[in-house]
Amino acid sequence: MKEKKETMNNQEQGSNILPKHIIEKLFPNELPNPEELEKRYPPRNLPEGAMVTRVGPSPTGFMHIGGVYAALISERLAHQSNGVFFLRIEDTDEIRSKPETTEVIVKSLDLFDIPVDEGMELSGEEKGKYGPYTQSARKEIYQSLVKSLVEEGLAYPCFCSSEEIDEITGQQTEENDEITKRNGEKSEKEDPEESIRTGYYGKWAKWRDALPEKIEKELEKETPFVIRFRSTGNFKNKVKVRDLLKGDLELSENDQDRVILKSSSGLPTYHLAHAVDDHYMGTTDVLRGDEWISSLPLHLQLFESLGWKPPRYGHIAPIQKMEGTSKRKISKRKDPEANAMMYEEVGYPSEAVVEYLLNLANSTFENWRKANPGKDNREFELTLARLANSNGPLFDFTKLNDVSKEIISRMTASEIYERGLAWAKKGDARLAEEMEKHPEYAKSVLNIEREGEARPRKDISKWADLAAEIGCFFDPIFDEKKEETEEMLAFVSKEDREAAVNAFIETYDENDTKDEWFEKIKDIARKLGYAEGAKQYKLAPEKYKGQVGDIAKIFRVLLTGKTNTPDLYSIMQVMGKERVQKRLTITD
RNA sequence: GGCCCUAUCGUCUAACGGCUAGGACGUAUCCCUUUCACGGAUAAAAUCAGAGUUCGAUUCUCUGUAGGGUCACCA
Repeated sequence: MKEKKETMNNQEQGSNILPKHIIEKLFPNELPNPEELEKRYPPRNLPEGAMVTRVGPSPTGFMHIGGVYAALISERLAHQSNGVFFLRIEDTDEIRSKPETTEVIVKSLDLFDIPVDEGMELSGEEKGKYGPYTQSARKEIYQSLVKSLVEEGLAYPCFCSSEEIDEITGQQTEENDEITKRNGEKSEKEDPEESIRTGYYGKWAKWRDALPEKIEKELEKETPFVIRFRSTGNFKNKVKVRDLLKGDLELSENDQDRVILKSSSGLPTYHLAHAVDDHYMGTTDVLRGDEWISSLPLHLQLFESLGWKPPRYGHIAPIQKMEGTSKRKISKRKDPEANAMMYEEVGYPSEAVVEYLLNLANSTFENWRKANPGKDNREFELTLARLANSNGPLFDFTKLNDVSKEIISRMTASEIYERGLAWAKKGDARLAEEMEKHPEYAKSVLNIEREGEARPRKDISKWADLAAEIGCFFDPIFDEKKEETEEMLAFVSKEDREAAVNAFIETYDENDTKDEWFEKIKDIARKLGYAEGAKQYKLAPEKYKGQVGDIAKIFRVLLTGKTNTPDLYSIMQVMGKERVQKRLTITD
């Protein structure tokens, strides 16, 4: 609490200070003193330029994808600079917080591979020297600082009930309506009257200058009270702040006497908790959603009143989505994609989501990725300068799918098997069962046109796609949808179809090379009056019933129940002769 | 409504005040091909509007317009 600025003259300040016995009644519990706290949380010993960043989600059910985005950015910036990234659970809202959902937050960070240096771990234990990292466990710390603010006349108790606050707001609105009306009647030459803002400030702040006796009376009645910050700001004055992302900002000073300590729980509001925690925890850079910009003046005031140097701030534009014709922030209540865990549920590999988010943060990421296909995305250097250009991007699933396809296409068949199976166990029990029963077969299926291929297939964007891609290889799943094949085969006559199948079965040899195999197909095509290539057919379509592709399609549909599949030859190789024969003949 | 932020193809974005405004996703067409993908090629597609500064403005300034944020004992 050194270097406090003397913003008021002595006389004024004198009248603001409450008698000691009242302050003791306000804070009856024993509290640590600020000097002790400074010693308990010494400055961090870090190299020059190291950033200490944090993420502070509240445990209210699930982790928001925007929270993951901010966490990812914060974590990368900290670790790129040899700094520290920590997790703080912001559970000061006793009504909405559900302590058990802290686990969801920890799991979400873990899922997206965002390592936390300090704070809650998967085990449920906290690590780090600047804890506790859960705000509800730091109650005394906040109270201690609020108490010292009161001692210095920088904060005061307020006994207004919420009804009284509503009343004040109502009155302000009413008066303001009248002003608007009067202004409307004025000619253009006359100066309009100033409008009245709602809120607890200036003359509306009932308890700001209450006499000690009055306060004592309420205390005797045990009326619930909050502690409010005594703002010395003037709304007409501007504060200049340099934001890491938005650049120079000019904001009106805060003149509201905001609540810093709540009545029922004795816990602080976000504003106070932010200042206290980020001071003691040594945060150097606060990266948070840009919805906080408007409370920045308050936060700066708080830091000043506490005699502390504020951190640097970077306000991140939120990820948005389109609703009808308007953009809006992705909402926890309305949008399933807000839930960070949803991406795992539908089977996006977590690194796909991470890379998608990295690309939103720094659009140069995709160029880097293209130039460094195999590298770990941690080697990409995230910059604030690039992030500053991002302005509330719309979440684009199509793009996410593309990023994800690319990533999955680089995986080995075994990796896809392992991860796909892990997903299927929760998301597609039938597929999981088959995959587990036939692991080697499943892997060979997944390996079609994959490993060793210069350009592996890119047909899986999420594990939920797996069923459609490989389900048909497993007999029980295939058998279920066999009826649909008739329709797909309508393009060819029954006679040709039977002739083709019979001819094929007669000559099929598993040991044929692809060329040999294809020669036989062409042969069948020719004998049935089909062109042996698409080109010949195109040149003189009237001479043929169709082309070799049509013959292949017969087999394709009979074997897989689908018209679009990977290479037919490979499919047959993987399925094995017995299964091929069975599926081709059994149709009648 | 007050205050604040923002504005380039449908989407994400690139462009010391200076080449024909570039790339990616998506879309369309073509090539490759036993289907579908993959890959390759091509195309359509944008500087919100109006003033000003300037030899020259997507870039700087102003005004308007539009979108977003915020105005809690929620974070």
